[in-house]
Amino acid sequence: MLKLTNIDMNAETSISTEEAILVAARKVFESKGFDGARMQEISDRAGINRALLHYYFRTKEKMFERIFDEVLERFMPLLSTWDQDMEESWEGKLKRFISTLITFLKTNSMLFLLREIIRKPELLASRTKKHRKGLNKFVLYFDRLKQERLIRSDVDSRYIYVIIHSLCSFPLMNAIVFSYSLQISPKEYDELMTGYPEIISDLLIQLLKYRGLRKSDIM
Amino acid sequence: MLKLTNIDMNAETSISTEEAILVAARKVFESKGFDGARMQEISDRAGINRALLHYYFRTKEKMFERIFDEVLERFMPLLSTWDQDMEESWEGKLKRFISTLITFLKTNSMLFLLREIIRKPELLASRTKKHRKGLNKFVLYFDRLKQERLIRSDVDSRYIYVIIHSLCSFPLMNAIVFSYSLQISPKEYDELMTGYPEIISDLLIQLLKYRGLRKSDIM
DNA sequence: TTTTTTTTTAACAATTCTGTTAAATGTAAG
DNA sequence: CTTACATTTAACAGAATTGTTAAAAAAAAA
Repeated sequence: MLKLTNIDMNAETSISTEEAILVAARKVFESKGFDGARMQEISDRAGINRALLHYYFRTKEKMFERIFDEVLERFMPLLSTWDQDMEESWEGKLKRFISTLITFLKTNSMLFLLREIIRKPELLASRTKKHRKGLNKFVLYFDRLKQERLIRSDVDSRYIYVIIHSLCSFPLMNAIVFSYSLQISPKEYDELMTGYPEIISDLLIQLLKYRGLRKSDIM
Repeated sequence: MLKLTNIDMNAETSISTEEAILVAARKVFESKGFDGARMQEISDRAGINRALLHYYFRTKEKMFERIFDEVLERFMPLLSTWDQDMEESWEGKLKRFISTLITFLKTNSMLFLLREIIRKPELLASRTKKHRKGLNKFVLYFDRLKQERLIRSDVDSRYIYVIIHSLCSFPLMNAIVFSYSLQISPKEYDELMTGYPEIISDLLIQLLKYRGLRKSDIM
């Protein structure tokens, strides 16, 4: 299974061909989407030829689903890991959580998921069960909304989770638009975002303290 | 240019063929993306045949760019209209603004823009100039970030704009994932979201009041 | 009615892309 | 060395898709 080609002769850094393909495929699928992705581009990127793609993964479809699963499996835990590590202070927890979330979001993975689910909703349906617990965080949010039509003084800790996601995700997604249109290079953009997690954390901590929430409310 | 076909015989509601095509095209492009969209599907949806698409818009590319422009033109003003109507109370303004933004975001338009810009960044480059003012709101935000690495007490009014966008956009985008995976129908989802704008508004108003901002800070 | 414009029909060329195959070559391991 | 597996090469079939065209039909305008 190991590979010693012209691409990478160093024993330490050499990876299996399958892995090389998956890395290339993910990159291409994330930027072009399933429909825009070309098997040729993937094989080029992986440093192999097109026939070998079909040797490993019979079809484009199968290869795509493998990628989709991997991305989903990386994302879903972010919906439920909140509940662990009960001893930590909530301020510290918040910061760590935001940092993890942003690390994930820095790739195009989130957009990739959204795009492909719109294209083919069945992709999710079959993979939902095991993540129901995490998803319920968002259902709770919607249920409250429905039942009580919360007003001012009622915006409660259940929303904190959604608010955190919002504050982390949107600026990163939008950066695509703004960096392209304002000609900010990816490297430059990365610099700009260095301090962002702290800023979000601090803003939320302020907000939570102001609202007099107890530790048990948000953990 | 007017059309009286089997699709719609009522004089009042009849629209031009070109419009019918554009409506259909937008729907298809927004859900499938440029690469996934099929001319056949668009013509079916518009209630005409495929040859007529090319009669009106020579190529798929040209048709797509027309749609892209329209969506972008609907989105960009949302980045700059904030500055108008100086007499209104800022609470009222905030509410109206959020409501407008959410109305736009309820379609897949935002996701459409992100997806297509990733696919082909040049789409934006040529259309950026006239919207520079609006975009600068976000640049300001990034510049501050870069220069000062703001901490706790420094999260200031410049971020408010980004925060509003975040809170409005993300839950709507994510609803795609959650509604699909939890089998909530679009209709049902719409109900759930009824009270959301007010909730966001009130949360922000609370936050702003707490932080002792003056009207001039956020307008 | 006559003319012009819009729309349909049907067929087709050109291209692109996926998936397959067969034969050759290279590589690892017994 | 020999065998088994991994990889390349090159070619091809089949399908899907875009864009074109010519001729007929329908609708609108004159």
